[in-house]
Amino acid sequence: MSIVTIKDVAARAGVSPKTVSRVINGEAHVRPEVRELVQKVVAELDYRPNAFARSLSSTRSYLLGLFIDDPVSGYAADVQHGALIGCRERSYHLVVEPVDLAAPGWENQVRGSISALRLDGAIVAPPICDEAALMAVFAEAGLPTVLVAPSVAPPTSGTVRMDDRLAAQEMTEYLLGLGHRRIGFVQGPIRHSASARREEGFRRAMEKAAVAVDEACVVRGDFSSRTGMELGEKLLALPDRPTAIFASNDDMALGVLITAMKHGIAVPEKLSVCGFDDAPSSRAAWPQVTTVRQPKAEMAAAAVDILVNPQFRRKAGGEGSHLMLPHELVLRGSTGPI
Amino acid sequence: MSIVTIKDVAARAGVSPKTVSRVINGEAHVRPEVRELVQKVVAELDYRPNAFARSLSSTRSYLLGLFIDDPVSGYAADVQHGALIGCRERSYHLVVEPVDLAAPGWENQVRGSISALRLDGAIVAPPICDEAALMAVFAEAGLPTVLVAPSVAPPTSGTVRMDDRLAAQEMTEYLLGLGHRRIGFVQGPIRHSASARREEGFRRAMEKAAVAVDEACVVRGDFSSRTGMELGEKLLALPDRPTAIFASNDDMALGVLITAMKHGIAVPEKLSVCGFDDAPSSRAAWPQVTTVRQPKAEMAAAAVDILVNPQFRRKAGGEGSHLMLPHELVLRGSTGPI
DNA sequence: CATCAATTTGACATCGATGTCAGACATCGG
DNA sequence: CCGATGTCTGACATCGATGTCAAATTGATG
Repeated sequence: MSIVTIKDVAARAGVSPKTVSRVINGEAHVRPEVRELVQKVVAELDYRPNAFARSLSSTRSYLLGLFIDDPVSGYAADVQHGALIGCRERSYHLVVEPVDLAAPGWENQVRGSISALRLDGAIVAPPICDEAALMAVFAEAGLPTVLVAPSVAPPTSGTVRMDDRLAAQEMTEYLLGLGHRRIGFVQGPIRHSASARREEGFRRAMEKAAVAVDEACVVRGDFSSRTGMELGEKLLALPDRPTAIFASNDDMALGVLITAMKHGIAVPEKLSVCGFDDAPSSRAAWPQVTTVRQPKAEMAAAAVDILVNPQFRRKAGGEGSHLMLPHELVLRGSTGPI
Repeated sequence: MSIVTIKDVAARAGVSPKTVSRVINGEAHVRPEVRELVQKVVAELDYRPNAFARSLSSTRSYLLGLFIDDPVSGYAADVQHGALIGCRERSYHLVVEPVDLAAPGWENQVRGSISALRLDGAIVAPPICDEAALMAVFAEAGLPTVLVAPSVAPPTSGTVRMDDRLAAQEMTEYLLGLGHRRIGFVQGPIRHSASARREEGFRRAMEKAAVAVDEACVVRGDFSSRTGMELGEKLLALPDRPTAIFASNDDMALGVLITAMKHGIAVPEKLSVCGFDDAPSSRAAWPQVTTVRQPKAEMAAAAVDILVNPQFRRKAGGEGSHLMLPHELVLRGSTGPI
């Protein structure tokens, strides 16, 4: 007999399938000795409930959808990893659904996944978690939704995020603490909502320390290492060049670092460089780049926690659950005292 | 009415549910006009078959499992992306299952996914596709399995891969064609099966061109950019230093490139550098690194194709389907004539 | 000990699709 | 015009679990 069903267990234990079902789902109203017996038989037969039958008859699918834009990015990979771990712990499964907002008919694709798989919830990664049209689809389907690191929190979703502003502020304070006063800042792209918050944190720290920000030292990049190199050239060519450069993400920081090397500017002796995200690129060069660890995996795992929480599920759409996870400065070799 | 079922469609079209089922699944024996009518109604009602009901009654689940070791790596992300696209085209869904071979009980985890979700097939990414114990679990479950870029092809699985040896040979020939004779080679870690094949290709090209390989110019790294930098130092300090360095992967090539910059060795004027994989890191620096594009996404998509192919599925385990996908040299700025 | 409430248990319908099989209908040759 | 063959179509059982509800059992109480 290849596949063990609930009937097999029931027969062997001498009870009804329904009782086995009760034991499996941890419901009340089963005598302790019966419960134990059933559990023993379950273990013996290595019985595993058929997820399909289960979700067909009950209202839950034990399936969460992870909706992402660009599944290839390292960011998405970390988020997914966290979600996967969260699901595993709670015996849920994760279905990854790429969403290409540029493709016509993406809305139907999404609707299709939701209704065909009867998803129990959706985790939405940036940047598409800021897409109103997508949120509308979830809301319309009444699907509990949790956004990871969104820029705004729609009323119909839970959110899990980190404090970009505060983290940038702390990083800046760390640089100031090292004695730096002329600090260059490489902004991220405008459409990325985190960019603004990071810059805000930078400025706030400078202001609090009463250090003037030289606007010539603030330049805008697009999160690519390419612009990091270009803007690095620009900043380092300044007559009174900065002693530290804070880039809004790690790729750009890497670009700055490479440029410094190219010009024989010793890091961190002559120049401190730091980034944001703790992306793989922050470890690609030597010295490795000081950065802010964004708890990507933890955020995703927390999103799973929220989604499987019955209290949250009850309020369709699941407003009201908002979590802010702690970040962490990762101090590495690319920063030092002036 | 929120959820449209097959009965609703049947009622509206004035036929039986079974006929609707036939139309949906593209079965024969339906009069053309009936078929058309049903399709019209399906579209009107925006009907989507419930995947659970479908797989409960039929023997198929329309679900494929992607088994990966480290879901965070860029490699895995590309593979997953390809698999996702392949699934989408064929209205399958993908369930990502991380496998931690270090964790006790991983075998039961895997068995659990297979039997609870009634997976239709497994795609296994490197490096765990070379794990005999894992393969044994799939074989035992009779699950059709396709390995992506394995080092060996077990008799019970299909495989999709690229020709590492040939690609490395072509890259070397390209360098030779540019006039390079002293070519450094950075080997990959021994446990990575592709490493040996890449080195083999390098040596074969050198041999064919009757250029002696200076063993002092052949050094072993571990695929990290860190060792790339260290070994770069070593190679560039050689009395008669190489005019070109071929690293077995892009991270190491990036390390070499950074080291060259640090020493003021112009790339590609004084030194050509190339890597392997077309990883993001190959684009992280400037000039961007010449490399070999490994068709990761295409391999995964091909794996899906094989898995959903009925012919393959019939032979349990699915021996006999082996695909070799074409690679591509990506010529960028880091290589040039001597 | 009878009665009633609370607890435990199982019979049966159900979720939404597909597989099986038999019946209805059309076509064709003799 | 008949029977044989082949093409459509639908009734019904089924997949494997859970929800509902009533029956059986237990325990408490007067």
